[in-house]
Amino acid sequence: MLSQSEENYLKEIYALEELASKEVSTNAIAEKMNTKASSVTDMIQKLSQKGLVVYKKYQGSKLSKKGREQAVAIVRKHRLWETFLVNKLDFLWDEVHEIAEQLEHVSSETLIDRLDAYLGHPEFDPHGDPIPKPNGDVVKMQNKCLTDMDVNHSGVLVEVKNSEKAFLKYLNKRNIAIGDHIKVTEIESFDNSMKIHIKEKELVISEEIAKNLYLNT
Amino acid sequence: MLSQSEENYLKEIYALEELASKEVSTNAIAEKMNTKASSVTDMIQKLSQKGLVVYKKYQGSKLSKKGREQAVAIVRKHRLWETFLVNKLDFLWDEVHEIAEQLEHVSSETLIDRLDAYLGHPEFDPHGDPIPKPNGDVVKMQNKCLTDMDVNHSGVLVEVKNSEKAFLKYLNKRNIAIGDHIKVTEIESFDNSMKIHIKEKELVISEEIAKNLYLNT
DNA sequence: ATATATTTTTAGACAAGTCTAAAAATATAT
DNA sequence: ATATATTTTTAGACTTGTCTAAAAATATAT
Ligand SMILES: [Mn+2]
Ligand SMILES: [Mn+2]
Ligand SMILES: [Mn+2]
Ligand SMILES: [Mn+2]
Repeated sequence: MLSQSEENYLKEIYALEELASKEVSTNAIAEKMNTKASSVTDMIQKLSQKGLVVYKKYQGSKLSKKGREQAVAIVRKHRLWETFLVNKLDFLWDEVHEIAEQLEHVSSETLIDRLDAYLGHPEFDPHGDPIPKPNGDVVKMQNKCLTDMDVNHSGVLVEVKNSEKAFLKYLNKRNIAIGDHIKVTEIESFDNSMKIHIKEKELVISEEIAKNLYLNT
Repeated sequence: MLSQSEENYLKEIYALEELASKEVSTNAIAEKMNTKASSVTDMIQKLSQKGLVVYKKYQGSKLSKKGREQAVAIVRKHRLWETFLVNKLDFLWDEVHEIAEQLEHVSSETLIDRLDAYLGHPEFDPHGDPIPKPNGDVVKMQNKCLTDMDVNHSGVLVEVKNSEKAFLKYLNKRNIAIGDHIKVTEIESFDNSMKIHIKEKELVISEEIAKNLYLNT
């Protein structure tokens, strides 16, 4: 039985590993979890003790097989609950993260399997992230980041790498949503901002925004 | 913001008050919560400090207005989640208590209001217990306990006062369920066991069982 | 190669929630 | 009314998860 805190650590380490695919630094974890590095060291040592994390002093940490399994299970729960909130309870995609942050810790295999069935075994959550299968398989997304695209190339927005409320609200305001067809029409080399064609309109977005948008091209 | 533990204490004190309608003893709380009396004293003092419980040393505790409001809100969440699990996810009534015990601590007003609407504003949970309204109103049940009924009297089973798995499983096995029409056909004065007519059959139940069954007569 | 800056770990403290053992208050029985 | 039993509280300890401040290791720059 893992504590809520342990679960949150595993989940964030998993997320960081997905990004960088190498050992994650103590500071990186601390930043993600809004704690101090010293707290992270304490927790990492405990998780290492429990065989969930592979840790060598000063060398960063990575999940063990067991730790990764646990992490994926939590991610599965998180994304299924988000899907439930949006598909069944009519929440907007920018309103569900914090609630799912709590729901993901409810422990009951049966519950999550039933929820999965009730939702019709969805493949992606409201932010376009793949929902892990019960056996731990996760569809490997290899979508193209908007910043890596050239002028006149286009694709469908399938994934949003930032689930912060402020960011999602920005997208809502600009009327940018998962499923939209986006075409790059201009790139400003000075600040890497870009002009895109979306829903019959032209929009200018900063590099900071583009970094978080992934397209299926 | 209340901790999970504080919420559980408030809820159990509320339940005990409903039964006895007077101050609840430290030992009674300890028994219900599966803790030691000393732990209860510690927590009671904290809750009293926070103005949620009215406490005088050695004289037992009762909920303050504020404490009762909190308790009812938690009960509302518990019973709505139980209803969701049974009505939407096809759980049996004896499988939902432990899961609701966790879900009740998820904090989001919006979530619970949406869930309520999604379920069609149910009045009773799967065990026949009334679901408190958002404003804190709770339908006062005054059903008759089976042990208070005379031979040849009958009614509809509307409430079950014990949510332990073992007890509910017993009822499942005997095919006794909320909504069943029950008639007392014989009372054995020696041990207060009774013979009842239910679903075209005769059944003998002990006083211990009868104590937990409430009928609308 | 050395000095400086950055990252990470350790040491020591604290709050929450629990426990055991002992003391204090209250209830019960003779 | 006193002795005995029961209930409740206190004292002190332990675990979990966090923090600050200081020490140790590693990285970077000259
Ligand atoms: Mn979480
Ligand atoms: Mn998501
Ligand atoms: Mn609970
Ligand atoms: Mn119930």
